[in-house]
Amino acid sequence: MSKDRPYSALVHRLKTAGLRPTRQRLALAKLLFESPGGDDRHITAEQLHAEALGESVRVSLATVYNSLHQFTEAGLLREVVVEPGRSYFDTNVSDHHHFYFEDSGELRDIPGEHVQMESLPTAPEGTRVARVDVIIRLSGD
Amino acid sequence: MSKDRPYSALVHRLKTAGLRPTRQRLALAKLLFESPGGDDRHITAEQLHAEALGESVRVSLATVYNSLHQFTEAGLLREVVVEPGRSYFDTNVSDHHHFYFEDSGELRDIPGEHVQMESLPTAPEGTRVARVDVIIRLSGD
DNA sequence: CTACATATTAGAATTATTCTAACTCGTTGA
DNA sequence: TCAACGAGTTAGAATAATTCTAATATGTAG
Repeated sequence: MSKDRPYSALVHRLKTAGLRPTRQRLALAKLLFESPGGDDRHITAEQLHAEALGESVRVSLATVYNSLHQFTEAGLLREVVVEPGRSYFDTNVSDHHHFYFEDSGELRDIPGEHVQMESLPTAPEGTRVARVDVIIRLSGD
Repeated sequence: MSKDRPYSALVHRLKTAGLRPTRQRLALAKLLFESPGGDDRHITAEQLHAEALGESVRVSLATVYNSLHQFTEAGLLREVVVEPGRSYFDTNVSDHHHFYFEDSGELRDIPGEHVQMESLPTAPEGTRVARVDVIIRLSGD
């Protein structure tokens, strides 16, 4: 009979992904997935690091980068590159696309299934489709 | 009666775009648009700079960046961001999308009209669609 | 509880890009 | 043709995001 310890769901999630549930990874996972709006967050490494420090979680920027990449490899996050030198991590890993507000730098999920590919071209010989990124770039009126 | 000077088409192209046809801009434009495959090149700033030096065109990296951005603003080029810190400039500015080979870093146009949006969501209040980027990311089999 | 593989860290290094301030060039009008 | 001025170019420094390094700390299997 297991007690309902705090973090237990996250511990399981990390273990399942093959990642040791360390203090830092747990804290970051908590910030990423259990904040309000945690199923649809778009955050940069710097932002997450600042957020962690704000919550008095001691974690280095290098670890934030490491964790974000590990989470991404494990399928817990999805990386979205919008500008050279600006990449977001999205907690929503389901099949969906994005609005990018060029003026503010905000990235937002496109709700529902509003954008669909009519037909995907076949992947060239010897390759497979790893991911399809659709970004609709918006600018001021 | 105008002679058929070399560069005259490029000179006109730059002037029309509101850019003074300087030696450097002309040389870069020539490399970009008049190389074999010039209507479908994908090149980074560093690559173009190296190419210029290889052809004994003296031009600084700063000017390459400046020119690429000016050409992009003028609609002569289109920028495609594939990875944080890796952005390509595409000489094909028509409406089309891309394959990105994650293993080799190559970017390639998707031929024909194989990918189409079924329906574009309406742009949020106060914004307009500046561009739609579709990147199909491929990895080894 | 120990051993050891794995994770974390500070700080340096790297990479792509932008900035700065001095110098040079292209163009216009006399 | 040429002077003058605004636009363009440049080397090198500065910045920003990210990755690397090598030393230290931690999680966990046994």
